[in-house]
Formats: sequence, C-alpha cells, structure tokens
Amino acid sequence: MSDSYRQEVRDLALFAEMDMGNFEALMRGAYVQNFPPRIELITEGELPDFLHVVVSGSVDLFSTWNGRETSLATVRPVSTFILAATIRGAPYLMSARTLEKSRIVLLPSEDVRRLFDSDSVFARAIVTELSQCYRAIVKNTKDLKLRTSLERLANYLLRQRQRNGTDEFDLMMEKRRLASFLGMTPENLSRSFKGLEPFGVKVAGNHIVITDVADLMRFAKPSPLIDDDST
Amino acid sequence: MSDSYRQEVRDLALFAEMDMGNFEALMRGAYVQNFPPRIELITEGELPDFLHVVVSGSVDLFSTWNGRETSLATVRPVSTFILAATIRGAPYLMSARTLEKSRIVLLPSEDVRRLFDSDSVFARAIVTELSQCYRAIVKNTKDLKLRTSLERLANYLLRQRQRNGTDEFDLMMEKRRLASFLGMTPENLSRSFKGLEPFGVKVAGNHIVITDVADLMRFAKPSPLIDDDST
DNA sequence: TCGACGGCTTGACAATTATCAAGTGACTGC
DNA sequence: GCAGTCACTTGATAATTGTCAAGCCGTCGA
Repeated sequence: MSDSYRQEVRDLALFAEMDMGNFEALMRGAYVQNFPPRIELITEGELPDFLHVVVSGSVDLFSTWNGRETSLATVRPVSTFILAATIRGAPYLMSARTLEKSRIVLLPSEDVRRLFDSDSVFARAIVTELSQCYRAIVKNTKDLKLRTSLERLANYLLRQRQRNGTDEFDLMMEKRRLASFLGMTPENLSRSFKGLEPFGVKVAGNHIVITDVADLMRFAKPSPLIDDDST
Repeated sequence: MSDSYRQEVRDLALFAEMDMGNFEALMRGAYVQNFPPRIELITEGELPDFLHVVVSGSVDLFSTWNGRETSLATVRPVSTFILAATIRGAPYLMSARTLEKSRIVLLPSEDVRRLFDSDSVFARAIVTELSQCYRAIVKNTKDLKLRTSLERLANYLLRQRQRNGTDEFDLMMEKRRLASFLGMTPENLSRSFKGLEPFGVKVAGNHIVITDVADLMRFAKPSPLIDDDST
C-alpha cells in the first residue's frame, strides 16, 4: 500500500491516536482497491469481511425491501463505513455501491476486532465515531418524521449552503438519489424545487442559487438539533 | 442506594464486566429517584448531566419541531438511555418523559466520561451498546422509508408476537403513542387496524389476536434486516 | 449529424395520509 | 349517580405523496 494512502487513513480520527505498532499491523493486512462506478461493494445480509475506508470517489449506502430501494447515506473521502457491523460481527444492514470511480482501503474485520479488544485508545476512538454516527441518524429520523418533503428539501438546501459557505452551489448528487435520500420520488423532488421558488430558491440543472436566505429560513425553520452536522 | 438497585445496574451488559472498584466509585456518585407519570426527565437541547438507567416503570423518548411531536423509542427496565449524548458531552437530541411511575438511577455524566477514559473494559462495553443502538435505529429508518404505514403496523404486530411468544397479547403502550412511534396519526392507526382484519388480525381495545399468522406474514413480509431485535 | 439513451420534468390521476368534526365508551371525581 | 374527561373511533374532506405516461433535453457514440 502506498504511503500516501497509509497517511490518509492514519489521519482519520478513528486511527490517528492508536498505537503506531498496532496501526502498522493493521495496515499490513490491508489493501487498496480501485472500483469503477456503480459497483456493489457490499450487500445487506452478508457478514462483514472488511472495514471499508473511502479514500477517493464516493459510495452510496442503500437498502432494499420488497422491490423498493432507498438511499440512506453518501460516504465521501476520507471516512469509513459499516463500522457497527464490523465491530459486532453482525450482518450488514445496508448495501454499498460506488457512485463514481473510487479507491477503497479494505481492513480485515478480524484485525479490526482484535485491535479493538487490545488497543483501548482505538476502542475509544471507535466510541467517538459510533456516537457521531448514531446522532447523525437520530437527526435523520427526526427530519423524516417531523417534516414534510418540502420542508426536508428546504432544510437540505440550507445545510448545503452552510457546508459550501455560499448561497450559490451545485448539488453533490444526482437528483434521483437526492430524492431517495430525502424520502421522496424524483417526480416529487422536481415539483418541490418548483414549490421552493416563492421562498427564494432558483434551480438550473444541478446549480442552486438561494436568492433570499431569510425567506427560505423562515419557511424551513432549521434547528441545530436536526440540521447541525457537527454536534 | 439500595443494594438491589446496585445489583440491577451491575447486571447490565454495559457495567457487568467493568472493574469492580470503578463500578463502586461510579455508584457512590449515583442516586436513585422516583418519578410520577408524565414527568419530563430531560429536554432536547440541554447538556447531559447524567446517564439515566431505568430500573422500573418506562420512559418515552420523543422529539418536537415546529409544534409537531414524534415518539422515537420506549425505554424499559433495565436499560440506559442517552448514552451517546453523555459520551460526547453534546446536547440531547431527544426529550424523555416517564410514561408511568418510574424509578431512575442517575449516574453523573462527568464520572461516566472519566471512567470511559480510564477503564478500557467499560469503553468496550460502551462500543457494544452503541453499535446495538445504532443498528436498531438504522432498522427503524428502513422501516420508515421502505414501508407504508399499514406494512409498518403489520410488522410491528409480528415483532410483538415474536417477543411475547404467542399469537395473543396486549399492546405495550397507548395507541396514540404507538401511532406516533410508527409515524402515523391516531386516526390512521385505527383505520390501519381495521385494514389488517382481512389478514387475520383481531383487535379488542389493547388486546390483539393474530388468527392467521401465515396470512399476516404474507402481507407484512418481515425481514431479519429490519425486524430482528437481536442482530 | 443524427439517433438512442438516460435523467429530468410535467400533467393527469390514484393512493396514502392528515385534518377536522362528531360521536362512543370507559373511567374519575364530586 | 352523574357530569366531565380522555382516549379511541368513525366519517367526510383535504393535503400530501406516489404512479403512470409522455415529452424535453442534455450526452454520447455511430
């Protein structure tokens, strides 16, 4: 494995503080793989062989039931996914597929679990990461249960504005996936974008301009307890 | 604190394996409190002072936004809640209220965080607990996004059947709260119960009889990746 | 250049879900 | 006992969301 990837993984909060010898051992068993777009990396129901780290590209976490499919999250560099399944040695609850050409570091689950047992610094880093993931999905559940689809879209746009630090930005994903992520159909997402025009949202393809932030916020009523990424 | 509560807390997976001296220290700072029904124990947005352990009674975790409210989970003895907020020292994302007369053990957050840093056995127990909570809420999100309300109710009833080990049981909560938990209105829950009659569900007040399990399963299509409590 | 493809949009319509209003029935306190 | 309360139910109606079909409009490759 090239040193640059090694360093990128080491820089993750999850691995940054762990014992260097343990980290080296973990990386010895690891390998990097390149995937083309739209490749299914893992399938829900299977047992975790590897902890995955996205080094470049992006990965969609999704789930299916009874012929329906929904997108649950997007993983962007540099971060891990399916940590909980790896730790528990329990079946994946989500499937994962690459969205674009992506480079993934694979860490054997066995090694991760063994280190989790022997390296208490690593164990603590895992707690931090897991509690972060847990809180993120709690916020997502609140978003889903307390808001209409129009309100979810409005707040999504405000969160993107916050991330980008500007009132003008491009959507980070296909609209069809955004629709799935927000829990609606592509058709309804189209109509919802129209529905936000009166509140100061201009849409041209993937390009969004928020012309009246105050007005949009008045409608969206964002809350730190749902929309803050950090806490 | 009485020895019986001390032992009940110790028996929790979260505390069972930790160093005895550390556990004793934790319990010295703890205290037990009795609450009447419908008392708000914590309010979302506040900072965690205590890790809560329900010893008897039951607690509703809920959240509000813009005048709406939704029930996210019910905590029954003996288990903890708001572990993630306590560990991160971040604001509660959910509020909690007693559903009935309840006895709660309060463990100062400071002590919990300190022990989490110094007792690696405890830290590992926390990882197990958190990953369990995380996976539970992922399942809940899939339930919400992939199923209609009728399907959610059908699968809920099958889960209760599994828990109780019998085709005849009482609902564990008020129907209004069940409705909120399942992401629907009380009116719709009423109609949904009616809608499940053709699939072998008989309802009389809080009492449920599943007269045709095979038929109900054919409709509900339960999946271990959504409906299994254990994995 | 052209046609095929795929994602997006639009309109008509249907299903699902929520809201409002009224009524039932069980329990409670005077 | 009896009125009052509250959860639950039911019906009518409205809002939201999904489905289906068709058309638009880029991109891409022949």
